[in-house]
Amino acid sequence: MGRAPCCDKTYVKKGPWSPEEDTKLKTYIEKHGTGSNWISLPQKIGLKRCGKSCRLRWLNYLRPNIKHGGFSEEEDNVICSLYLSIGSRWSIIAAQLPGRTDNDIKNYWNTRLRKKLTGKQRKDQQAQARRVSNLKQEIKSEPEYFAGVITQTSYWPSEHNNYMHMQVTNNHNVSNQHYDLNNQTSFWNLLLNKDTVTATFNSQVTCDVSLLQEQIYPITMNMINPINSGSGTYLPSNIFPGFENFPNDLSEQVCVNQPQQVDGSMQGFYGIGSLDITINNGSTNTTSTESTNWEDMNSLVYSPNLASDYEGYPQEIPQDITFEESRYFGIPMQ
DNA sequence: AATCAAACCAACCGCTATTTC
DNA sequence: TGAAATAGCGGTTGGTTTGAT
Repeated sequence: MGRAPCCDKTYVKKGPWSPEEDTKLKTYIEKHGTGSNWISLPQKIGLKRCGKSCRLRWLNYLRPNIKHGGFSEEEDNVICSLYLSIGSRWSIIAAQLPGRTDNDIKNYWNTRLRKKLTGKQRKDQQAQARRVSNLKQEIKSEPEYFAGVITQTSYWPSEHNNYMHMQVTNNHNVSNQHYDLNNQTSFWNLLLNKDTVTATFNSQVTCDVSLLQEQIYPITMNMINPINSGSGTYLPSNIFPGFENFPNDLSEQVCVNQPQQVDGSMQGFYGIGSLDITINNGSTNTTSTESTNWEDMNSLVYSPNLASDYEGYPQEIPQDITFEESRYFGIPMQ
């Protein structure tokens, strides 16, 4: 048997409140207070309303200092950041915005703010896709112009070609470096090569790898939990969980700074801070900076596999691990 | 001007938490 | 101590308004 209803639904009025009802309720509460009993209140003032309905009307509409509509930019920011950190806890969010009710904020979020943000994200992604497409087209149509000093591979990653070739400028010395993105250790080395300040893809598309390193390195370090057992120290079999599509994703990210939604734990890799891409197009340089957008923040907040909650399958650490590798893996050398 | 769809928002519903007896 | 009453919360509904065709 369920709970008894708070009032007899047959005799209560439903639907919008009339000005007369509002006046009755407001006048009574301002004079006597609610008496901490909403259920008996409508009877006292002769309203054919459910006590719950009276409470809601008072809290959301009639009580003093209630603001309606006209949310400021600052309020938008508060709502967004709190939603990202605590989710749809509307009453808590409302507590941070004097004069706003949870209902109002909930409606505002569901009808406008969410669309505003996702619309902006969609626009950003479309613009980014256009830039990628244009650049690819440009490379296709003028291959000789884009032909650079490094010629081993195509410029854009494919299923069969997940290498990153870089021309690295370091203290005026130019060297070519090659990273196999299918190989986790190789990728790891890319992240850890602190000498690599800028990398040039085919001498035309330059990106600041140091930013990538700064942003990804601390996260990946947290994700790797060497397992100590009686028989030795083990690494999870996959140091980058959910890594299956990563080489392609990363290459795209590095080349064009395209924040992407990928499965599970890889979400945390994208859109952290900003990454500058400089496209040197003959006489002009075009630099674009992408900052963290809302969806990326969201994926960061809820990223399920960051750090401690990742459980991988153990894999024995190779015996011939170098000192540098051991440092990267956080394993003390015997 | 009429129609339709989308957007908006007040109010409702059902559930859980807290208080009271 | 436990059941009932009440408060509070978040999701959903449905009526109204607005904008596009």
